[in-house]
Amino acid sequence: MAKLTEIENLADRLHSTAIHLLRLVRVQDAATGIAPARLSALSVLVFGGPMSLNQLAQAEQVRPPTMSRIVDALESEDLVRRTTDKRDRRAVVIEATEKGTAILWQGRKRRVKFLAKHLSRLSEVERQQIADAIQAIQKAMAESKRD
Amino acid sequence: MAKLTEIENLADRLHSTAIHLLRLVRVQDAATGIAPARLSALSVLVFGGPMSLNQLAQAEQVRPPTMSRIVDALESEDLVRRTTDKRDRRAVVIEATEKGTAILWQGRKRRVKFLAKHLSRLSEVERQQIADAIQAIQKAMAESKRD
DNA sequence: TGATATAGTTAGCAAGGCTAACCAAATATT
DNA sequence: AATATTTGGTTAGCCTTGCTAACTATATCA
Repeated sequence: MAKLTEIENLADRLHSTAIHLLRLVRVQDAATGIAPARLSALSVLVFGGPMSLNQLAQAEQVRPPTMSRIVDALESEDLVRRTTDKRDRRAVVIEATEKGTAILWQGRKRRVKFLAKHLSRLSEVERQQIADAIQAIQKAMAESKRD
Repeated sequence: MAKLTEIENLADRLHSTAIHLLRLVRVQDAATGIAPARLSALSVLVFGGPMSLNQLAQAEQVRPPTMSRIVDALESEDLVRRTTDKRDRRAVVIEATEKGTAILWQGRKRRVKFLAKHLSRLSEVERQQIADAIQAIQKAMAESKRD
């Protein structure tokens, strides 16, 4: 057994907790009827507004061919719309449709309510601990660009 | 825009933070050369000890056929070993090989060190906030079985 | 003994990741 | 102006990982 420092131990528990949290919540997203990668891309479009395929691929940390296919699927279900950019006719502008926006909000609401139900069992103090930790974690991750 | 309560807002930020954290760390795991589902299953075997295929599938929240194939892949790379259970000859016992154990530890070490490097930039107080939050989150999730 | 339940595997499908190779439009070079 | 290069996106084809349905082999129960 390798010995871990205090901080490494914290890192390990943090990682494991994040995995379990997402695993728990993922079930809710399945109820939207939209596969995870598609749901996630749609979410970027709804909250980030219309954008090009490359931008969307970058936002999702995925290669363009992968995103192209995801957009194909979303488009065929009428959840997003592709139009060619007027200023650069190579580029496409992808935007969420009304239907896509509505479905995404429903799903998000379900997921958030589910998680909130769990959090509501905690004390005010515990929730504050989580809020503080979120701040700290984001701060720690923000400095990752330099590595 | 739908209005969110305080707690729903916290839930939303927690979810988003977990996603970003795992996305950041995932890159490290790729360096092991083992695909994610395989790495995760191997991890269960290394830390949980030998177990049956059904147990392993349950631990990973995956159906038996899915796990059967993952074990095939791990076995063909000599990372795990399948033996038939003496007491129940239908069942198999799956265990990590020496090689599998070693590789897993290397990868875990890399991942944990990477995360720890980020956490080390925080103050002692901030790390304590994270530690407290982990406790609280696990408590909140533990009560999920009843739903 | 015969019926049923359980452990795992095989087959075949869909989603989502990748690289390589390509087309078309825009931009740069000469 | 003509040509070369770069850029945005798609297509083709591969791998991994999820699923269900259908199967085999062993255990268990009536």
